[in-house]
Amino acid sequence: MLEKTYEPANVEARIYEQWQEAGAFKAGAGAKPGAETFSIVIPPPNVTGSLHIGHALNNTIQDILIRFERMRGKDVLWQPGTDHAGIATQMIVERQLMERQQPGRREMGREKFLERVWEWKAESGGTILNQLKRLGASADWSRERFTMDEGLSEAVRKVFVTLYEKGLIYRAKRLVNWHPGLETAISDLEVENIETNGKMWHLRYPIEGSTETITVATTRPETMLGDVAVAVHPDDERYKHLVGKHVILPIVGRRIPIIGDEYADPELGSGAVKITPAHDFNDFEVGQRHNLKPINIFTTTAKLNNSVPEAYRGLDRFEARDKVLAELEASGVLVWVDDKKIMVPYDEKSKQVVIEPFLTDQWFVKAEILAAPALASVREGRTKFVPKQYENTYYAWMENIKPWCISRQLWWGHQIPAWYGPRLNTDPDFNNRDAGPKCFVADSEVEAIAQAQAYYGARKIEVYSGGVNAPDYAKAMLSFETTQRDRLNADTWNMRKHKDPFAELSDSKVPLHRDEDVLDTWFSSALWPFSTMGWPSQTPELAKYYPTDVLVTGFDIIFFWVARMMMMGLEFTGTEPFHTVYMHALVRDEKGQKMSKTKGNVIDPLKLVNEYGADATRFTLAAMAAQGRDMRLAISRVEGYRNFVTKLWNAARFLEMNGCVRIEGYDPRDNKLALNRWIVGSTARAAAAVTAAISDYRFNEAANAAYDFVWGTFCDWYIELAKPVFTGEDEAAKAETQATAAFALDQILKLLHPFMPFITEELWAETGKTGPAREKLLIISEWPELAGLEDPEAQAELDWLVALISGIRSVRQEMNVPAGAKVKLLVVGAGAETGTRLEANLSALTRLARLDSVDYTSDVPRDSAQLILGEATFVLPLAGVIDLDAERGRLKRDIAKEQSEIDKIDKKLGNEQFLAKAAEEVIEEQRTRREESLERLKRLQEALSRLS
RNA sequence: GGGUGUAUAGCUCAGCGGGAGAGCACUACCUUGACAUGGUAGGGGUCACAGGUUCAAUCCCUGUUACACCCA
Repeated sequence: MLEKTYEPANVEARIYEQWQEAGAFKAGAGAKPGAETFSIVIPPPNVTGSLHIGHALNNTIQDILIRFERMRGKDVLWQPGTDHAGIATQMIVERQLMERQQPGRREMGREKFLERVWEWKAESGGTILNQLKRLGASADWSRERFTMDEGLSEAVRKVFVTLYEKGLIYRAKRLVNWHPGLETAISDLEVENIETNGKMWHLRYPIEGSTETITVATTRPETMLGDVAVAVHPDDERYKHLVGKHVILPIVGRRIPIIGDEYADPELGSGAVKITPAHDFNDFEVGQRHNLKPINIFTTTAKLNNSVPEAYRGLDRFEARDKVLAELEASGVLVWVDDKKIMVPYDEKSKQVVIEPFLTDQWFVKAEILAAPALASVREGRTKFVPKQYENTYYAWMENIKPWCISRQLWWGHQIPAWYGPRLNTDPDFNNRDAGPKCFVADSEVEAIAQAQAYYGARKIEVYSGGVNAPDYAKAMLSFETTQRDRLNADTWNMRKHKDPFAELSDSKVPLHRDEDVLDTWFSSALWPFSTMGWPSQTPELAKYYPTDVLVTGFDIIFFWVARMMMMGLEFTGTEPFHTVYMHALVRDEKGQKMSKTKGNVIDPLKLVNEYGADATRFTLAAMAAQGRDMRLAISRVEGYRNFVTKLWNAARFLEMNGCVRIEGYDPRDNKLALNRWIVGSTARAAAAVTAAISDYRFNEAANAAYDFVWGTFCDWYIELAKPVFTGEDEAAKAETQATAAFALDQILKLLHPFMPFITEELWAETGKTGPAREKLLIISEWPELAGLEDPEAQAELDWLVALISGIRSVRQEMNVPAGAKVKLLVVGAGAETGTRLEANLSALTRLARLDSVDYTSDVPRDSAQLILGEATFVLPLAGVIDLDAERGRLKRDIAKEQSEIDKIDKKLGNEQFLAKAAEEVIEEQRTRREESLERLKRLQEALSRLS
């Protein structure tokens, strides 16, 4: 016999093990022959991360879809894996080194450091996937992938090389968002602009050869050390005469021009702006238009470099600000200060570090070209977003997409497959200062050397793996220079010019070094739907499961990830990677705040699983997953669904105790009893509702439909009504009810399985111990197909019975009849149908309404409570118990209610417009309702008159 | 500044052009042979505000307010 309560902790691990042993998660498990496929790729979590509530929601939804489609007989693949998460992972390991007071990554060197990261990955990489297993995720773990696996890395290199060859990836010196803490470039998306209380400082610059001054306003006074111009609007009458003159930059003493440029807004501040092209995105463009050379005043850690006066060198940017202001104030340059709300760019992860626009060489993707087909896909409906409103978000971003900076000055990630060498003096770009070194982009070093060989002719080539900092590299470079009249002009090159004759070349080796940088993590994530299936090889999995069906994700990574998968998928496979993008809500805390580690308001899903079980946790998330709305997670909901799990358990326990065993060859169509015909029909309706809702990604409706049916119908009414049958004498009725109950429970287990996989599988096994042997585990059994089993006649009868019992109970409570007391029931004015129904359901009625007799009468005793149902009046003679005033009050209240209902309907039916314009069935419905109300009103008035 | 979303019971949230719902909380009663993680009955809402469309608006439209988020 089943235990009294279900203990998830004792069951979940065992069940999960069973599924795995049975190979139930494997791609194609349980599929019907020739079935259509259904595939989902997991949004790969950070390999060293741990499960948060968003993951729990995300994966619960995927698992619901996967289990549902698997049971529907499709050939299902849920592709799992993890992401190397470049910045996050590298930061964790660096922090570890610091905490343990071990040498930092630069002291360790790249190779040693990467070893450490791999060690850390090996150590903690399984954590999050194990946590997903605790939740019940039925992914095909045998196909687990990692973005830095050899196969996926090959895909990354292939994509990089191909895009480079097509001119869609390029290297350029541009202003990028620079993280001075991590000393790397980051993408626009990784910057969060936060409104801050700042100041606007007004600086008065002296004009050369004049007593005039020009006042500029700035929120970042320290950058004035890098000013190269002052701009005014060309049409600004105040300043027209100054354009072409020069300003002597205070502190620095540099002579800089006053230029006319429309960027200067006459309405804003003084109308004149300082131009610092190396440290402001707008200024950079102004600088380019006017051919001004940017002056970079910062180091990679945002300290002042050697381009500023000596007193400022080595200062942090914020220290420098104070010092600059002090000096400007002392010299009278600082005129006044305003308070101003300003947008400060912060690192979007930590929100601690101020991001600096910084001029560096980086790799970029021409996203604007890749975006065009990806936009068309959504516009033309080949990929749909659910909810649809996210399509607008997608359009807005994609239409204004900027070049994607993909290089990161990190070590953990896919190293960029580009090798650099010196330019030959025969190279057309030999004298182009901006061209940088000669670049060879290739799948492998061997291939890069082959390309280099073609370029350098017969000269020997040597690759230096430590990049420009390798010990022998500078020497080799110098040696090459001595044999080649060369000019190596990139800033990082930093090599001396040498003018030796070209003839001696044959003896020296050409030094090559590989790009030290790695790719943005999202570059490899963008390939995930096809790289995990073996691309660029044309594997059978790729042919079968790609494109995938649904992508389930949060809207916060629609740009980071979804858009980029669309672009890469279309570019490299010619097809959309998925036809539907389901965007689930953000899980917030009870105050509606976004959960984050730094805020410390995180709800740990594993704690929920431990305390309430995986099934309750999953069911809660599903039940709250309404489309287009964030969810505030309340623990009380989890508790409620834990109770639901217990309820289901006990229902099964009750059936077990009452011999409800599945019968070989049972056909629900043969049922005689209305009770059984009704529950089968209700099950069919519930199954249809759940199926429709999941198919439509309305997970909350699916969960609620199942919940209402199981608790509100099956447990509250079917089981209660079946009790008298089980204890009764009618063996045939008992047998039919037992078989039907077992059948209905089977359907319930199936319907609930996608939401609550553990308890349903456990009960499937328990109920499989009697009756015909189970052929397979529930996870791979067939989804209910019960269309056509609905039974309106039985439905009407049971609706009537339920109303009668509820009515009697209500009267009893209101009249304060003790719960244990049994009362007589008299029936007045019953027609034939009521008679038949009463006859058929006598024992159930007697038991559930706690009656001791049911009799027909025409004489209603005084001191009775009366209940109207259909044409009949049901009378409870309660002499001595009843409070007549209370009963009269009750009837009057009901009469008033009916009267107001009738009045409302009469108003409508009396309205010619309504009769003319409303739909026929609406009018008919109003008439019917009026009839019914009138009938009830009449009976109620009769009932009232009997009391006076 | 531009955009999107939300506003329904004390709380967390569904729903919907024609009769206001769930869970939790609350009140009363009930150790009824599955379940007190339960049962029965109940109280509780001008469906944010103001206009409009409609025979009919909590629902559609417009505006306002508040909150949340996205983009600049």
